[in-house]
Amino acid sequence: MIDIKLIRDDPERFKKAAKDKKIEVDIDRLLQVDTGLLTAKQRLQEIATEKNRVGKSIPKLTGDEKQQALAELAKLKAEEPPVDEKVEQLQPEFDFLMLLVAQPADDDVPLGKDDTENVELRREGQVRKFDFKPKDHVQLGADLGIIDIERGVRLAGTRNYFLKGDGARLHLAVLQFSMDVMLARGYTPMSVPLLMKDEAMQGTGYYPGSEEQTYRMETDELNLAGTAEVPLTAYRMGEILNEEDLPLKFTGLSTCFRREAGAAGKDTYGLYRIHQFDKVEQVVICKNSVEESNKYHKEILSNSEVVLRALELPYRVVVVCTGDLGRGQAKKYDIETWMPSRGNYCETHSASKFYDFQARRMNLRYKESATKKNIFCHTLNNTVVASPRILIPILELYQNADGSVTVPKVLQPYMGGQEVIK
RNA sequence: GGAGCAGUGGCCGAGCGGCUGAUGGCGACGGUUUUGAAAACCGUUUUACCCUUACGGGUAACGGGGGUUCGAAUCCCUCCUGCUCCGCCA
Repeated sequence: MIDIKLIRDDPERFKKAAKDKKIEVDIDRLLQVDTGLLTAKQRLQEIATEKNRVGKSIPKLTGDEKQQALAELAKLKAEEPPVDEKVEQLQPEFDFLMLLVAQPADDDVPLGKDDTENVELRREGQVRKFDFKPKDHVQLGADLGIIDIERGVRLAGTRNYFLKGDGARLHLAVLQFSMDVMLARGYTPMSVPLLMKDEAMQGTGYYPGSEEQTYRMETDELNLAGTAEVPLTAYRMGEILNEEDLPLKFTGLSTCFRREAGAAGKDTYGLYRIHQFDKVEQVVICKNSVEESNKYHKEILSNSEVVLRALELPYRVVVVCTGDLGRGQAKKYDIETWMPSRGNYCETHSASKFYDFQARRMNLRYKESATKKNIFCHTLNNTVVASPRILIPILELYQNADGSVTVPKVLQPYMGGQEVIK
């Protein structure tokens, strides 16, 4: 959410932000509603002031004076309904429009229409050249008996799968390893609820907008989170934190559920785009300062790079262009890891910086020691690792000519010292 | 799932129709005193929005929403949350 005062002061900035991000929002209408609402509320306030003044005198009055005061009160009361009605009509529209206003992208974010115009920052690691014909992860998974997509689909529908044996172990190993990396870096591990109320979805910015991507438990009015970002960021929703307690750094492992509506026919092959996966996520909640936000944006990006380097996977970092940014994101780095079967670097991580966009939506503040004022926090998040997507590059890049797969060195301790899957 | 009880400021806890944004205690902060600290004493201590250059003023909020009333923390309805007992089950 954006401070309405900023929108009043510079509407053009927010029209441009929406246009750059390809987001629909009627700023003119918002300001119109805002003015109407303000006028009505001021009138209501004047009436209330009068009512309070007259009402307070009632117990002291008797006879005619009292009757007169009561009559005056009745008159004031009669003025309220039309104004009230206006507020009741405009307030919901105002609230809804406010949820649609986009956070302007940072000035250094490249202008672009979609993910094809994201800008590569740098490449890390060497892309492996094979001296034999490599298999893709689906083939490897089937041949080694560690991935069973066929039965996953049979039992749960398209985009579902089973991992079994060493496949399941490798999956757990990479998650556990990533969690341990984050622990070593001072992040607090969290196990989180995944059925979230609408408020949490709205607070993090997923609602309104991503309802179609979300599995919803209609009987209970709860939503299956698509990422632990939701519970981790909303953890202290509505609270006023102590400045000394910031930054809050969380890491959480959770299953992630995504409907992938509108992606029909896209990335249907293999384990790339699936309805359910597990992910270690990182969230930082820090003070309201651009410098702090930028500092932690770099930090969460580098945390994930530590994981990828440890896994010895080649990747590149891209700056996401305006057209591919979400409503609340001021800037986003994606990490794309090399996937031989796709012949490309593909998104495995996404590091987002929100400033106070999410904090405003969920009323998450801290008390600034110096001024005693309550100030909205800044929030950021990034993937630490998402599996089984990360198993695609791991399996494909670590495969051997004989069809076996070497276990990455850092994961071997998590698999009881096992060095190879065969 | 059934029955009962309860939700007040950072915390504890009064109030049960107007003089209560709310007594008191604790905590926190500032001051006096002290070589320093403690203690004691004095003072301050919610939030949102609106008006105002400022000083300041106004409105709203006692779990959420609605109602009764000239007026509600206080009465009524409803929802939510917590606790206790019973049932059921990991």
